[in-house]
Amino acid sequence: MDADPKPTRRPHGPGPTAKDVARLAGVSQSTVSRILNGDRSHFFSEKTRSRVLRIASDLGYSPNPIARALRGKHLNLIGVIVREISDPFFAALISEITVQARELGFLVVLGHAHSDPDEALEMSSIFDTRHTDGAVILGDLKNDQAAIKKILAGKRAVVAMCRGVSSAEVTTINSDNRAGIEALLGLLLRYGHRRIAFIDGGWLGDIQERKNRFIEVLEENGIQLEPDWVVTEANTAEGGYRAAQRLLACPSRPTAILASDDLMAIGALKGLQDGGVRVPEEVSLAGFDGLELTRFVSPALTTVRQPVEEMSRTALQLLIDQIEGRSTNEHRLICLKPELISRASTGPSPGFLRLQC
Amino acid sequence: MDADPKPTRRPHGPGPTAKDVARLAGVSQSTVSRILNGDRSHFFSEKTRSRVLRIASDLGYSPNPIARALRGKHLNLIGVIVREISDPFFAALISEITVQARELGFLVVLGHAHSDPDEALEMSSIFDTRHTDGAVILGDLKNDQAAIKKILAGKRAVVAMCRGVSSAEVTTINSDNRAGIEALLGLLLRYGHRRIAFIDGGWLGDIQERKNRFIEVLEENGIQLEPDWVVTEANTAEGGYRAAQRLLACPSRPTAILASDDLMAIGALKGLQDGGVRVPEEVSLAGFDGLELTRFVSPALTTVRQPVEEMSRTALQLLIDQIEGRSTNEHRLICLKPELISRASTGPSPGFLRLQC
DNA sequence: GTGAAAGCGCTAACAA
DNA sequence: TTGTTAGCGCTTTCAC
Repeated sequence: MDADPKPTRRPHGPGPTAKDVARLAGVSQSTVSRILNGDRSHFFSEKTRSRVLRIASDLGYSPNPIARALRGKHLNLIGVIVREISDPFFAALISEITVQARELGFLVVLGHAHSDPDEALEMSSIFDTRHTDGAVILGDLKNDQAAIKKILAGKRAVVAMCRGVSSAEVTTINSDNRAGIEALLGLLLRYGHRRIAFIDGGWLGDIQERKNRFIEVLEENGIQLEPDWVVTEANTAEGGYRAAQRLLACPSRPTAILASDDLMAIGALKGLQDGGVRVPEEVSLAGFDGLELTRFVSPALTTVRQPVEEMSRTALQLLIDQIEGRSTNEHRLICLKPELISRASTGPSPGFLRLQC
Repeated sequence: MDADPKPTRRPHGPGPTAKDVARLAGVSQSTVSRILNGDRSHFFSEKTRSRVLRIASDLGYSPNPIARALRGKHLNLIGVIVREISDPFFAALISEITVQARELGFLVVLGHAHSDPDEALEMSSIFDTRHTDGAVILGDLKNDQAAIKKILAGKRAVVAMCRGVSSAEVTTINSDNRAGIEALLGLLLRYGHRRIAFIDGGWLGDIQERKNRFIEVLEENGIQLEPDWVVTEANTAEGGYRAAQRLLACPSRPTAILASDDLMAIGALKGLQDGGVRVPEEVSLAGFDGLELTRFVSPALTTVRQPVEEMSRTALQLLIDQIEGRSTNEHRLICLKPELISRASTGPSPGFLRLQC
């Protein structure tokens, strides 16, 4: 028991309560509550109304959200379990979600899963039923269906984001990873590339989705997949760097590299440059996500921008629908179109211009 | 009034309550509470104890944190108001704080201030006294002493981080910005640079601190400050880019540029390169913060690494001390030593090697 | 138009 | 060793 040294009369600080307002205004607590909540089913004399309002504001009174939540109202707290906050894409997404949530009157509780399903699970149990009104799962948890199921169990409202299509258990908002890859590969193909490598961050759902679509599109274009040219490393700049090194060590090199995300692409760019390879003259390189940062490496990275604002808006909308009991029970899978951003890191395949002339 | 369609018996979902456990175990609610809380001042027969424990676990019971908080216990919630989550340095810091807080049994509520003191203020009033046990203010709020004062008012426990020394109102944990600048400038001076520019992100406290120390150190070394070479832009990569452009437009150019943070340095690097300037052969460039990313631009950036783990640990320690009433009332100002990381973006000043030979 | 009172789920002082 | 009871601050039925 962590007994406080001085057990204050008011456990939660010196804030005025509805009772204080009531006493000073010479009305009952219920009147205060009703007036401050703008209860439309009751009417009050303008006199009481304004007095209560004035006294409340003089006192700096605001209802204790905890008591309110206990009473059955929403806490207006959304829990966001994020796979990895240090990933700039997630940072941007969180940023957007936080802002939008606040506009909708919700506070965001952030939980950092560190890519670890156990940690996410633990986090989730803290965010448990009664602590938050709903949860957003950002990124996936090693795609462990069991973990997801446990997390879902007992939650009133959940949406997931950026997990690929694999998760049918829960309403999910993704960017359209397949379309993104198609756009990127389309660009590379138009530049005459046929020897295209893919570097990816491993088990993550959306990453897998991108990789799968990459392989499909190559096939659809009658391009033989070179197994050595699909390399998996951690989805970090460091991972991208190592992936590039591995590609450079191949006996036969690709003329273009598609990275499963921008961070890896940034690392790969460095890896290529350290290996003495000129981008895009010798090797074209593209990423995925649309990080601001991709504009500031040299050469600027071609990428695909995930529609972060729209994704956030949709996710919150759907989540709040659930929280407020307005949603149907079916799990929806929403894919929002990303936008191709073609920049200096991609160019014609080395033999391509010659052929054209 | 947002009346729920079906006013369920249990406002907060189907979770079992202490009452349920008590009924099933045939004991009173207080017994349940005491046993589950490991109350040492009461003793129970092993029989009751184990039965209560078993039933509780069978039911999957866990105490409703909201009710508990209402009763006066801590909510174990820490509010973090962060100036800008999209800043990778803050992302890293938040990441660290979140992890450490969780280890200490605290959940983190994140509030995004978007560099705007008003927004921070609003955020803070949501994180109000009774909603969180304490708050961490990450980065500063336009150094608006009035805003800070308002935010502080009514908060039980607050620490601030990364605000420079300017804020005496509150216990603050910084990296030692002065020492960092000294290390960086020391390096540049040893490389023979005398024509050194500073680009900075404006009004932020820690940025100001770095800038001021920069100016002082130049003076201490008998170097005349060139006013054109101190340029202020937004503290983003974009801002750094523009700052570099402005420097390149100067009639007389510096041989080294110190950026107030890594993000600006990354932007500046791009700006220099776009301007046809070779780094570090023509101009040396260094940043501040120690972002992972600085390893992956070309050339890798010289920087100073803020001791993120230690800063987080200290801040949480001090905050929790306050929360648990263990702290003295004085406001402390703690500066933790950063670490110089010398990399390829800094080199000898253009004339320097010749002179040496 | 307004008030009294019950109760959300929990803890702790007081009783037994 | 265990139970009874009184709130924490709020909302909401029911009564006037």
